[in-house]
Formats: sequence, C-alpha cells, structure tokens
Amino acid sequence: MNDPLKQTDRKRASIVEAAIAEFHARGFLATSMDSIAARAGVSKRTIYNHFASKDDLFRSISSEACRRILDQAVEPYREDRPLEEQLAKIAEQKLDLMSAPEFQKLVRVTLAERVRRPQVAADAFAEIEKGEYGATNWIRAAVAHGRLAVEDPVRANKQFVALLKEFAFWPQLFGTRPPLDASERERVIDETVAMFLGLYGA
Amino acid sequence: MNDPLKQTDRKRASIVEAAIAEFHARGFLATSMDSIAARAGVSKRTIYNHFASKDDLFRSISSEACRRILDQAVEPYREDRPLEEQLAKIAEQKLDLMSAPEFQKLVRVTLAERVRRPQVAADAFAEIEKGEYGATNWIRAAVAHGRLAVEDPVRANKQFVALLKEFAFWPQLFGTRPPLDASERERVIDETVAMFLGLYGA
DNA sequence: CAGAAACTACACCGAGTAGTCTACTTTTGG
DNA sequence: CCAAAAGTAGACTACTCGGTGTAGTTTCTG
Repeated sequence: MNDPLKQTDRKRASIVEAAIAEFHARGFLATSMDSIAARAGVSKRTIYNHFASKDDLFRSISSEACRRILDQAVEPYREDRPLEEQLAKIAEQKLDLMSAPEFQKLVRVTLAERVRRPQVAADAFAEIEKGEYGATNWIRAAVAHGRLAVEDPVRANKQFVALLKEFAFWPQLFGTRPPLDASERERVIDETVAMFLGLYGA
Repeated sequence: MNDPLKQTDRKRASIVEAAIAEFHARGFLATSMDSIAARAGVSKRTIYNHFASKDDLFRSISSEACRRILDQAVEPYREDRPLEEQLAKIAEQKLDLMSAPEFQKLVRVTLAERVRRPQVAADAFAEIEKGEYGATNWIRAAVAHGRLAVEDPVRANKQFVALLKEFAFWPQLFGTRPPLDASERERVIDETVAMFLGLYGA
C-alpha cells in the first residue's frame, strides 16, 4: 500500500534480522529454523522460499552484515599535521568500529562457527580482517614522507591494532566486560600512539 | 596386572582424551556421546558411570586441561641482568605457551562454548587469563628497582602480551596460519621488547 | 478485478541424539 | 578363588530439528 517496500522484502529483512539475533544468542547449531521463523513472525516455509538451507541463510547474513559494517573510510595521510594527532584519530576510528555492538555481534557469530567449520565463515572473516588492517596506506605515506621508520607497514599496523584490541575488543567479546569509558579510552589511545611512535617515530 | 593404573582410571583418562579431541574437532553441540565412546574405546554407559552428563563431562575436561597447562612458572626479576634479555626470555615463555597445540585446543573448545553459554566456560577462561598475565610481578620488581617507569603494571603486561598474541596466537587460533618459524619468532620478540622499553624504559 | 506470486498453518518424514535399562562379562582385591 | 565392582553391547525412549508437501489465504500487479 503506502509501504515503500513490498511484503516480500519486508519479510526477507525480518528473517535476516531474526536470524542474526538468534545465531548471536545461541550459536549456529543451537538455533532452529522454527525459532527464527517465530521471531521473524514468518512461516518456516517462507524462510525456505528465500533461502535454500540453514547454511545458505547463515552465509547470507554473514556477508550481508559484513558489508553493512565495513564501509569505514580510512583517514588519508596529511603532511601538515602532527603524527600524534593523526594516529590518535585513526585509533579512535578503529575503537569506534571495534566497540560497535553490530560489529561485535557479527564477529561473535562468525567466530564461533569458524572454530567448528573453518571454511564456512572464512569469507566473512577475511572481510573483517581487511577492514581491520586498512591503515597500512597511511603508514606507507608517512614513511615516504620521511616521518616514520617502518620496514614492514603491515606488521606495524598489526602491532598498532593489537594494542587497541587487547583493551577494547577481546575482553568485551569473550568476557562480560563493558566497553571502555571515556577516560580509559583516551588512555589506551595515548599509550598506543606513544608506544608506536617510540619504536617507529623518526 | 602389571599396569600401574587400574582399569577404571585408564578408562576415565581415555574418555577425557577422546572428549577433548571430539569437542575440539566438532564443537560441543555437534559432538555426540556415542562418538566420544567410540573414540575412547569405551561403552557409552561407562561414560555415564564417570560423568553425570555431557555438560558435566565438558566442565571436567575444561578445568582439567586448564590445570594441566597452566603450570608455567614465571621468571623472577634479576637485578644483575639487562632488561632486554629478561623480557626476551619472558616473551619466549609466553610464546611457547601460546603456540602449544594443547593450549590452542583448550582455548578453541572453551571459546566456542563461551559464545553460546557465557557462564559455563567462564571458569576455565578466567584461569587462562590468569596464566597469561602472570608477569606483572616481574614488572613491579623492575619498577621498584628503578629500571622501568610503569604506572599500571597490569596494563603494561597486557600491552606486552597483546603484541605477542597478535602474531602468535589469534591468527593461528582462528585462521589456518601455521605457528611462527624461528626467524619470525625472533623478530616478534625483538620488536615487542623494543616497543615496550620504548615507552616504559627508564 | 482477476490471475499470478507470495505467504500461511500444519502435518509429516527421516535422521540424529541424550540418557536409561538390562542382562551379561571382565576386572579387581581380599 | 570368589564375590563385588566396573565395564559391555545394544535395544529403547523421548525428543529435537532440518527440510518437504499441501491446500488454502493474502498480497501484488497489470
């Protein structure tokens, strides 16, 4: 009627949404198609009209959620700005992504499956990693500009991210710890930037 | 007969071993008690003579495997040795633990379950973390001795470990990447120590 | 408004599984 | 050596779940 979307699309969207929620709450195996159908307010048969199988549904939501999240643009290198400031900005962006509930949900779901069946969630995971290590180009530019002494930019980027993840990602992902508050966040950023420049700063 | 262990103990041990292998290969839910029994060369009924339920079995092997692994002694601080040398030694010990197949197996198993039922694997995971961050005392001693400037030893220890894990733990755990070879290992250790001392060295 | 396309409820199938029971055999230890 | 303790095979129950088939209803579209 006055809906912008047809019923089919609405149904499909609600299936996807329900599936994400259920997979996240219970894991892939423990989630039944019936429960997804119930949560989506949809007949089980309708799910099978949209997706060939439970596996197909899982793969679809994995890559869909990935695409939805990893649109994060990478900050370009600027010659006229101090490194500290630019690195802090990059760290903030990465922290934002890491602590986004949607991102955490996605990682949890795919990670759990990855342990059990490495190849199924592999595609989605590759996308996640790509987004995570996207600041290599910034490092390369800073090296070219003579302000950083980095032999292996990919490695350096990993080190940078590792220092952030240890405090803002893994504990929240596997534990019950809450996301960082503002002061902790600032401290993590400062120390990470300091450590990074301590080793690589020109 | 000439066996040092009674049959009961041998059976129990083979059940535990089989359960670890099966849980690791397939995950908790996908593993059937029948398959554990088959792998252990034991009747299913015998499993239920030793363990009350599948959950009970899982909890038992989790904490048992934890105990078996986390006997790693922490290197004590030595006033007469350079920090680089001592930190490198600590890093090596941590890398040894991280890349031990038994340790990886344990983490995989508990991690996968953790997503589904946070409280069940929580105990085991807490033990793992305790072992991971055991070098805080070394840092405190070095600070007391005036050779490090660290405000928060726990935090510093986490940073140190994070730099190791990013290369020697997470990739192997979730990906298909092989353990570090000797030269990569050395490089990771050197850079980690350098970064650490770059920020905290007196 | 009419036919096509999508959705629905619901019964159903087959496969798999946790856990129990039983009648029997093996191991253990005094 | 012999009873008690432990282990065994495998049938069995009760249940869950992925996926299909159907007959009828709703929604879209020309």
